[in-house]
Amino acid sequence: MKRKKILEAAAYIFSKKGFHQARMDEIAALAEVAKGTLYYNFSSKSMLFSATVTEGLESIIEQITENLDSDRPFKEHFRTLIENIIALYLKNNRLAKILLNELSAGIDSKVLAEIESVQNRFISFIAELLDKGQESGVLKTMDVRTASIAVVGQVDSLCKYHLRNPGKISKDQIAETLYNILSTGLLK
Amino acid sequence: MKRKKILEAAAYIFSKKGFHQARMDEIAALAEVAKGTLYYNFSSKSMLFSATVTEGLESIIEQITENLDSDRPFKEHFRTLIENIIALYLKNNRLAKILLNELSAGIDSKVLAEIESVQNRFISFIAELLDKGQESGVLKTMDVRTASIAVVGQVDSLCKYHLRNPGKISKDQIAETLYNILSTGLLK
Amino acid sequence: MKRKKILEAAAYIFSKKGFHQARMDEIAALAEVAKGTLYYNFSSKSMLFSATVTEGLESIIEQITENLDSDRPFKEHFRTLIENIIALYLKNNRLAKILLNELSAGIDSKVLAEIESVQNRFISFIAELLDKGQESGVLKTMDVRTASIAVVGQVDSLCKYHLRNPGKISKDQIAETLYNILSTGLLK
Amino acid sequence: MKRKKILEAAAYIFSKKGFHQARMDEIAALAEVAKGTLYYNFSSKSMLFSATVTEGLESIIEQITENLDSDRPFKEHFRTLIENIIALYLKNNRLAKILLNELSAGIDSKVLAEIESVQNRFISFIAELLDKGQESGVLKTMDVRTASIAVVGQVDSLCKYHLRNPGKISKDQIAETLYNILSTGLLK
DNA sequence: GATGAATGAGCTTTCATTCAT
DNA sequence: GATGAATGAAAGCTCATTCAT
Repeated sequence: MKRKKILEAAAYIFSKKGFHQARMDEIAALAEVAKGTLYYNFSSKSMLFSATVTEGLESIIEQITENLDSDRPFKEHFRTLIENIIALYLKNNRLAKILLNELSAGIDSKVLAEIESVQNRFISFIAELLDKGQESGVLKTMDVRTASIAVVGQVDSLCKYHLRNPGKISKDQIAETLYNILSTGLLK
Repeated sequence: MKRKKILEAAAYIFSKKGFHQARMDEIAALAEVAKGTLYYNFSSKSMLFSATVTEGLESIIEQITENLDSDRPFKEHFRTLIENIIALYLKNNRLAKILLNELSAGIDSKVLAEIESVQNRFISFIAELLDKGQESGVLKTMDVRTASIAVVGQVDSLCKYHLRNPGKISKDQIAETLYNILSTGLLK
Repeated sequence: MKRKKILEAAAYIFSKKGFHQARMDEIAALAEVAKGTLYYNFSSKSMLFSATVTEGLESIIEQITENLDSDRPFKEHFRTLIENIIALYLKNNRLAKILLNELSAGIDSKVLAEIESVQNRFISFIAELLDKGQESGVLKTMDVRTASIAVVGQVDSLCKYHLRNPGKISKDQIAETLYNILSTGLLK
Repeated sequence: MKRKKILEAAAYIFSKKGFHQARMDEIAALAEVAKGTLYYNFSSKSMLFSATVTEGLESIIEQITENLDSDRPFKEHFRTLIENIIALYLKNNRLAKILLNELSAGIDSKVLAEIESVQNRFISFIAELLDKGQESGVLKTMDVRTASIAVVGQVDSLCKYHLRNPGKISKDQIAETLYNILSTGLLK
């Protein structure tokens, strides 16, 4: 199906270059489709972007959910959970980059609103996970939403750094640092 | 001096729109200067961007340093430190946004390298602060650099959320969450 | 076909103004085509120039060849040959001007090289004609290539002068002078 | 004197790049003078160009005249004369290039007229030399002006080729070819 | 359904020229 | 006499979008 090929190509290009730097030509070429076909399937660049991001998130959340084994005690799997998030971030880092950073001006306000809502869904997804931890009495009382934002920010900055400076921090170091901070903080 | 006016205008526009969406016309208009004057003072858009970011960071680091009272015991002022960082982030949020997010492709590789180095200076600056805490025996043993990246990521994502959704999280909530996570973590 | 219209317009403008003074706007307007269409068909001004010159030369050489009746004895048609060259130079003077004079700095070195190669093809074409005369025993022994350059130089300067100072030298005077010099020289 | 330094720099730049490609900045820098000083001494780029060309020709004609020993019989020195012209062309090739090729559109019509007049002075200068040969009975009866144009065209094209393809034709070959054609023509 | 030639508004950059000092 | 910061019109080029086929 051409639509699917286009979305795949768009995901690749948008995540590599960001919304404004991505060119429709390039997406068409990568999808092995004529430029007109892009507009036959999506009314504009903005709508293509929107579809790319929205449909991409489904798969990410799906993957994270699959990897979670909610039956075991929360505490026992806290570290595993963190590792999973990191692994999935790195695996989907292109889409993650879009979700977390591409909110610059110049996009249709409609599309911008949609992306914000997608972002919020991701934050909410993490918040739900924290909530379960809280319910099971393992996590402190806190505003899980605010905490989720902090967690996502940490994952993002550490993974970005890892991707940008290959070799300087290992995946394990990221997980270690995240686990330490998130479990017992920095203070002695 | 026109150069200064240009840099101020550039900081405003670049931070609002990002490098690629910023228009030289707009910067010139805001600086109340002819377009040619931009090029008389800076050889290209990339160089103007580079100068904006570099010179902007000086002032940020200066401001943070001024607000720190390194004489008092580290622990006592841990929360104050966090509050200061948040306040200064919010005050300089436009530049902060550039520093943390604008590393997209399509910029001169020279300029890109310079921005990465500026980013690293900021990370190092935070790392030094953490290091002092470690020396004074208040902070756990850890890789301060990796921890700094995590701290910066949290500040960034929380402040961004605060700026984007005015009213949903207060400044105090940000500080509270950050302090909690950073001091004792999420686990009970 | 728009491509053809563009090449015709380009030949006109380039020959009238030279490479650097020719404006893409002007070429587009003359070709009754949008500016973007120029770039859809030719990747840059340089490439358009290159195509104009290269494709123009084909037609010139074709025309000269058609007018030559190689069956008759060389000497008998020496003057006719000269007249033909002059007539064709004047008819195609715009392109001729480019071929002979437009090698100024500031053009892509690739394109510059191509133009030099086109020039050389023209010189070689004349050299072959002289060579036939030599083979038929009518012309002296000489380096035909060097002689061709001299011949082309004479044609160029006389025709240019004729075009610039209409009325001062007639076509016949040009042919007469050229014939005299080329056949028996200036000395008594 | 700044005026003189400017003219020297202008001669160098104009001859290297041609009128349109030469930049006032570059001339000012080479003359070690502020850009404003150019306009203090010459009212515009066109006038500077005009002055450069006009004053440059004086020196060329002077040099050629100095090297001529008009006392000896014309025929005896025909070849020497040719060699002198070639040598001086090559020595002053940058200015020669301007004189012979830089008449493209886009220059003030006033200045353009002046350059044409300078060109004509050069042609006339050669014509006078040929005239002396005619008077001394060595040269055929002909229109010396037309012949001069042909001679200048040959010198120009051969020297240009020599300068562009170093090593392909030697100075001696140029002189040899020119002498052969000009003295007895190409026909046996 | 799909194409790709064509478009034109809008971008960064250049550079001759001016003028306050 | 001399300067150089400032100008702005004009250039080459890009790219999302359209539409006839």
